[in-house]
Amino acid sequence: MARKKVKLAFIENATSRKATSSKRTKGLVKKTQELSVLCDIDACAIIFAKDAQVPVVWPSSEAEIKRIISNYRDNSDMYQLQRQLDQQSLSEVNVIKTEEKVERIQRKNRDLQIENMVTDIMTGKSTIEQVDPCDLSDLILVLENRMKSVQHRLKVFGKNSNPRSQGDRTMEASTSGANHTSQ
Amino acid sequence: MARKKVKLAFIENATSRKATSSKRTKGLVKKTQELSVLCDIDACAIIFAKDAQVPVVWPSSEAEIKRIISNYRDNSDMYQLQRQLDQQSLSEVNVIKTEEKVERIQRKNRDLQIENMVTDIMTGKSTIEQVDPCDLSDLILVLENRMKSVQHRLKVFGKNSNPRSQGDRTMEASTSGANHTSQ
DNA sequence: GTCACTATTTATAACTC
DNA sequence: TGAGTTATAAATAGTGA
Repeated sequence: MARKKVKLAFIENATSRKATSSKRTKGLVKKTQELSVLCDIDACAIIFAKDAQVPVVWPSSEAEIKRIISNYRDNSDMYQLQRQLDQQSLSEVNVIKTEEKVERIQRKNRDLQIENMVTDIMTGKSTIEQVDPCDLSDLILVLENRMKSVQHRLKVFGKNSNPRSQGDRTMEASTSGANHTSQ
Repeated sequence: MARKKVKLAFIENATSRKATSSKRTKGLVKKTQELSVLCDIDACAIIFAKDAQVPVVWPSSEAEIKRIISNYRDNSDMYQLQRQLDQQSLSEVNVIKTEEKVERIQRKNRDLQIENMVTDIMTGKSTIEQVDPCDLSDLILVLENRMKSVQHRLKVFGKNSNPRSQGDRTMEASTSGANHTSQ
């Protein structure tokens, strides 16, 4: 933005590209920070230069950025729904189609919810006791199927792996137990 | 940045805060876009105004932003290590302490890796056959413990829940099965 | 709330060391 | 490389319709 108007296209010259990248990255981070402070907004920037070892991120606190990202991820489906609805009404498609779409998306959301609960329980993040009673029967159904499948896979794998049948890769499974926390 | 220099602090006046937020959000997105185009850099911005229904994000493509975020998340541990090492060398702490720290972090990373594998297997995202042979014995150890714990919790819960013992909330578990995909 | 307007502040491209 | 300088482009705070 100075000395000359720059047109919005990849800067071929590596030197000036580097300079621009460095200056603008700094500027972008500053702007992100300012917006966040001035308006008390959750904002994050992730800038991932191809040759850099480390992405420039803001906020610099790992915890804070994870909170913002997971916030984004958790609600992403909802926003997708909202966006699709907006598009629907803009293009004035009839109401029935919209309702069908909502139903489909809600169904998908429901499945994802159960999916997440199952994951949380199977990984110990939450216990069955914490689950809303309404979700219990669905949950236990999925959970039991999941358990069966894992048990089956464990059993099958136990049979196959005894005579070392892992293709052509060298196996060190039997000796790696000793140093399993110090690799 | 105009008419008057603004100081970097929360804008108390709601009206002007809204105006600033809207203008600067637009600006920030534009800058993110420009940096990305000019220097061919992966950059993303997530701006999450508290009263907004939808976060402003760039790039607008869901797939693209997920790629950048997961890129960040996947390598986040490594960067943390790197950053801590940088700090170490800056503050000129002795080499032994640094090595100890690296070892601790590697140990932690190893545990997290196994943890992730277990989650993937228990949720069906990957199969035991896909796991690197070196990781197998550690993995199976953790996996079996996890299975036992879930089985135990399922059993205990089965006993407790038969006579409806979920506190004072109304339970509809037994009837919710019929509509479990259309909530 | 949202568009223009515009006086200023800020960001930064080109340059130098 | 990186840090500083400067002229100019861009962003935007305050304002009014």
